[in-house]
Amino acid sequence: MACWLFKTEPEGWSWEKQKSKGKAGQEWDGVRNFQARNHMRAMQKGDRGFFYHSGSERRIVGIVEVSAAAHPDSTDSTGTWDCVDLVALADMPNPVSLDAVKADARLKDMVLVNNARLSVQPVRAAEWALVCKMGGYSG
DNA sequence: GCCAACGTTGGC
DNA sequence: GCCAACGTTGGC
Repeated sequence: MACWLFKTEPEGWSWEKQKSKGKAGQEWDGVRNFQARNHMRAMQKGDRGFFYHSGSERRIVGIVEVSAAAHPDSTDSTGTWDCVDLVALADMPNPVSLDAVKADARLKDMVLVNNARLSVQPVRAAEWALVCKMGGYSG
């Protein structure tokens, strides 16, 4: 099972809204970046992801599960863009801030640190485990 | 509100 | 196919 990170501005689409969708989940639509799209194409149903609030919050606030593999983005009419569906799994008990991630040398290679602008990112297994530990998530 | 980093676009 | 110009993102 692969692990990922999904970034969003809470003013646009927040963890609260994501949770309000319940088990029905939500298309992760609107992504218009090839790298991010290709990551979504590589995802499989059942993969896990961190849900990260950018902007003024800058912290990982929740855990999501990929509930549907990549399919055409319903907000795109050109056929170029795909997206997956996400279901909220759990709150991060103690949200993990960007500062905390940057402060830990073991996380220095995280994409979040090195390419903050990429909105859908792969997360290595060791990084996943450590961030979950930092956040008190034992899932 | 500024600016650095990065991706995309378009002219050549 | 290269590269300059531009727009956007996101951290500070």
